[in-house]
Amino acid sequence: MTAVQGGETGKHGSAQVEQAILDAARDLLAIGGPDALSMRQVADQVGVSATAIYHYFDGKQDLVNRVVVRAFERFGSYLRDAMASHPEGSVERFGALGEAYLRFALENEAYFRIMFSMQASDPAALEQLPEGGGYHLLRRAVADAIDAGNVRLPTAAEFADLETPVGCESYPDLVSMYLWSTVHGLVTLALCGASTRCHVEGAPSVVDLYRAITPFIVHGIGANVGSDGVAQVTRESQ
Amino acid sequence: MTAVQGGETGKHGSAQVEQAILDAARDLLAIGGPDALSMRQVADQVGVSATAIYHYFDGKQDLVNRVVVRAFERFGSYLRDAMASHPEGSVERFGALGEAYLRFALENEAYFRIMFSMQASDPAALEQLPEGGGYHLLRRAVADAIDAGNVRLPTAAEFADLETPVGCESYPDLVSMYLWSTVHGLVTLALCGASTRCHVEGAPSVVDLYRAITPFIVHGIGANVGSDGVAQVTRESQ
DNA sequence: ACCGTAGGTTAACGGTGTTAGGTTAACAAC
DNA sequence: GTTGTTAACCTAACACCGTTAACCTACGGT
Repeated sequence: MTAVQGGETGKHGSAQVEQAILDAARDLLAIGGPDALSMRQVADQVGVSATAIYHYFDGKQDLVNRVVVRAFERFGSYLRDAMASHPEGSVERFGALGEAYLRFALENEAYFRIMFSMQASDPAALEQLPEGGGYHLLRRAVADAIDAGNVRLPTAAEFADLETPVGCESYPDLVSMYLWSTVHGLVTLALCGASTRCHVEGAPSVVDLYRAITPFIVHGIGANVGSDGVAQVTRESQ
Repeated sequence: MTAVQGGETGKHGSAQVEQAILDAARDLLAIGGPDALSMRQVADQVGVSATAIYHYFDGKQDLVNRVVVRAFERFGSYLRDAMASHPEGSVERFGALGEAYLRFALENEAYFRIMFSMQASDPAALEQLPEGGGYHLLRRAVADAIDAGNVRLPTAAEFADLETPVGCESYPDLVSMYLWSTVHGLVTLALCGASTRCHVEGAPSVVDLYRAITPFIVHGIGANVGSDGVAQVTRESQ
């Protein structure tokens, strides 16, 4: 029972079966949600017995982890496309990244749910996500915008009264977390049905809601946006 | 199979057993997480057989719903305390509400997970939450702050280019969703381990991170905060 | 005395993840 | 050519799970 853990993936003879299992797991997840993903259902779809899966994966959690890694790869393509469609250092990139985030969540709902489910997913699996799971893309866009002077950060005085004061080198991470939190919160609230408690006239979609909230988000970072009708906003230096 | 649905809760004779079941479910959930909450475990803890639970609840989902309602009541007490500790119309209330939100999530993690899990929880159960699940508290605080002139909303021009333009009467809801999304996103990202990908020096706690991000959030709504060392920020009228 | 019903019980069904142990086919070594 | 090894499966089974069916018991009303 040495458990077939030779390090490299696909080392075992028929990597096709392994891929077929991952495909079946993805399909079941997308169609029926997390509850529909069972070892026996996956096995039935592939055409093997349930225990055969254990020759390729260390159990259901390992299978799910591998599906999550796949999901993050797909997720990354959404974000990269958004990045590529707007110039480096521009604030418009943030909006595009946010909309890509939303679009991925809505078009790949089951993926999104297991990617960011609050279940205690073993950190070991999450740490080796492809390129950090897209966070580095956001951080780069933020750092570029700061370098380009399109983001007016709060003065150091505003951070001075924190118990654990932060230095300027943390600003890109703080801004990234601010932006990430906002869009992530919006979409997770929508996916758990909580945002129905907010009654904006016309009962807008999540994307509409995001666009309506965008001015607040943009103002939060004192963004200096371009000349496409979006308000030009600066912050008083003091 | 009339199924004991006589309308009022607690109509059945021994309401103590019903409460004991809810207590046991809460405890199991808090200790072992969602997976530890099984009908048989609850029954064992109460000292009855598993099927006895079906005399008080319509199934596991109904039991979970009732636990969620209890959790939202507890949640509401956190928020009300935060509201009571700051004057009406003040912007400081937002920060206190946010910190109460965080504190509840961290001190009642299992509760928070099932309250806002992205699983498709039947909307019928969520609609009749106690007082809308706390959203009305946030909305009232926002509306008060707007009335008090402590929130400088974006100009109508900034909302004009939306596909579904919003009117002024939606501003309190928009601001509420903005604030809610930000803090909810931050805590959910923390609870799923995603925020470990953000590297701020000192590896601050979620609360530290929230406080560090607060300036961005506050600036987002052009808040006019008081004289306690927090930066005084206004937005240019144009 | 009778009936209905609240409040349980045990047994069972079909499902789940997982393990144990056996089987087959390929392949390498002597 | 036989042997040994191992990958790649299989079936059977275990211990759970939510849920249902059928049955029992005690009590309150007529």
